[in-house]
Amino acid sequence: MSASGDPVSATPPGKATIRDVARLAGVSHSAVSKVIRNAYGVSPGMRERVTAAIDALDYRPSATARAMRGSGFTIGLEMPSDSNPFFNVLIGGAMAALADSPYQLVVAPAMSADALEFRALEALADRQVDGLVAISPLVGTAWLARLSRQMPIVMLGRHDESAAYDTLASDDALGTRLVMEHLRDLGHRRIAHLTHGAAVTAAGSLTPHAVRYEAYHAAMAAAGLDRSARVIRTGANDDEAYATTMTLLRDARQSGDELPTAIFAGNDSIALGVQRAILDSGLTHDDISLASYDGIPMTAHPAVSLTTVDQRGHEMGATAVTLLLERLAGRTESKQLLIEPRLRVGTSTRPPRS
Amino acid sequence: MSASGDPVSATPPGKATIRDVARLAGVSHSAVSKVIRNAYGVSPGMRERVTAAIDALDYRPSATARAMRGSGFTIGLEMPSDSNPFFNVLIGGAMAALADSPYQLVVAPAMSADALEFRALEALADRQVDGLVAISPLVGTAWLARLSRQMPIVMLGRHDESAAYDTLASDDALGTRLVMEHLRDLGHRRIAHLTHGAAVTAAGSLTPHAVRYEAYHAAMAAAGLDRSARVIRTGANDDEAYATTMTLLRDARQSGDELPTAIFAGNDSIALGVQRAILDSGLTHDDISLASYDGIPMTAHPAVSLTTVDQRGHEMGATAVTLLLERLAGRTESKQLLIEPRLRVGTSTRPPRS
DNA sequence: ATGAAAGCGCTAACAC
DNA sequence: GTGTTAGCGCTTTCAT
Repeated sequence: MSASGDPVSATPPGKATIRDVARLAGVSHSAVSKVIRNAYGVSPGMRERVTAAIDALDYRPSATARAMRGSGFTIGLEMPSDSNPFFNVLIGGAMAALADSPYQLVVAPAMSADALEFRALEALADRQVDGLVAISPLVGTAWLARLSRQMPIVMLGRHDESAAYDTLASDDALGTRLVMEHLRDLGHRRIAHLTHGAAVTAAGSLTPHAVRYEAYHAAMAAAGLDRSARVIRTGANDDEAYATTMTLLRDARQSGDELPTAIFAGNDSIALGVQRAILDSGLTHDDISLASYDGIPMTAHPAVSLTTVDQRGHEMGATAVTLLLERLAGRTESKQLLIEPRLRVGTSTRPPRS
Repeated sequence: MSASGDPVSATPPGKATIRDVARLAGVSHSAVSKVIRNAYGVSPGMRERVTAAIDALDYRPSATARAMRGSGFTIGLEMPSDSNPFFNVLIGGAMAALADSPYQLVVAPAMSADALEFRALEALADRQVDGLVAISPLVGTAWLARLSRQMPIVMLGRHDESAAYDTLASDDALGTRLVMEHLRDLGHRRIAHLTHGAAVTAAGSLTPHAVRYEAYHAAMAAAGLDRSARVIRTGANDDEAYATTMTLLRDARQSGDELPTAIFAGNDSIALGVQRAILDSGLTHDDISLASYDGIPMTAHPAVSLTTVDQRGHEMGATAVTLLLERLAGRTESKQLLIEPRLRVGTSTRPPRS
């Protein structure tokens, strides 16, 4: 009939408090607390009456109140809000790992401006989450170390090492080597690297893009191609990558300069912008090969078919959560994990012309 | 040098409480409370000393504690976690609308199983968010009405009308009419509709997919094509749409039955799966035209170029938040808004063969 | 204008 | 095994 039915059978969260339950069950409110926490010292009889009262009243403990004293069973995930599909993959992995736990995942999207990067992290901390998974390449280690005194933290995509928090990253050096060798094997020599702004790739900053940047140079050097190395900077999303590439192509046309025969893009999001620009310019990957990093689902689309390094985001998200659960269960020494990436070859990389 | 620097200038949330601030400023803690709330009754002198103490201690009020008594300045956004990129667009809009407000957005991804759809909603309610924006087509209106007694709610993509909560949706009937007329004008007669399972399109359920489903039939009827109407069901993501389409194509090949000349997919995510299947089968859009709904960024990629109905997700996300802020500011009558969609024609729709 | 006191819904000692 | 009690860090009357 109309939508006023109740397709999903459940009752909405009520206003009942722990005391209401206690009253109905004829016990003290701390007894109820013990029951909902599965704490030690409750007789089967009491547990039963309390349980009955709980669902008679549709009682749900306030996560807010619990968080103030003990745990609110909440895990916070902070990530850029720039809609890079890779983050969706991460979320999927995190959700999967959390499915059978009592914890709830809440995601705080961060505005991408550098100075604002830590706001979402603070917001999550203010909300007393039990633990934090975060992607904040630019936030300082000292700041994180201090935050980690309040709650366990797992940082994604950082290659730094801290006793205070865990890190989990793709082996970006290896991944980059895989693409670069692939391009070299195809015969490319003028391989450009299109990446983010200098802030993100600063030497020693140990962000994924910084590591890829250095590995790119190392690979060029190893192949004796130092002289052909060329780094092009662009913004954070595919639209900016599109614009940057358009400019690159136009400039080359006007000046007659040689274009690179291959571009290694810092990530898939950038690469999709580059691909759009290449196609919109009437060129194909016979003119310019394109490879990148991440392995988002879209790269496997036959019309896109991007050669990319799959950094296995699903596993990464799941592992991050697992690390956090370990911490929550008592682990105190920090861990640094590296996930081995895999090259996935598509039709966007081909032998160079001539 | 090393990553231990502090590129982002800020101090991590400290452990200081409102009492610490009060002590340092030599005032009562309730005075501090008044200052941080901009409440009435604080002398300039006191405000100044308190403010000084606040940033001397790096004090940040606990959102958790605030939520228990007043407002925690948190807005909850519940959405499916099936990684449909359209939801990223929505988040972007919501973030933009919230940028200059004191509210923080937290997203709770919901597991897609029908019976689990309301879990994320409950989780957010348990966390005492100030208001809720949600995409839960299947949750009953009665359930929502009850939840709305605890906090204001804005439901996205629902065409039902409730005095309890606001609704905001694309004009799905209009959007569907736009695509169907486009296909008809191209000369198509055998137009199939590929959509979700029957639960989501049940008559009168007033979900976006139900409305599109009915508008599809209405359009076919209006064009005198009732006999050619054909609805194909598939799962929630592009992989399932891919598999469904592959089966469709194989069956047609084996049985010799006629394929539709055009497919109207329930959303872009489904459509991308269909497109993959078409291309992987060695067919093109000259064989089967393809149109869909949503207008996610990827559809504009030249190698994809999907004809789709742009439902303006960014505006939708922003408007949803605005509605919520209005509620938070005191509005009590409910509102129902419809956003006018726009057809965006790509190369995936062409005249039929023959 | 300021502060004392009550209490939000819980958890966790600690009594009994 | 069960209940009493004391907070967690705030907001919010209500005296002063």
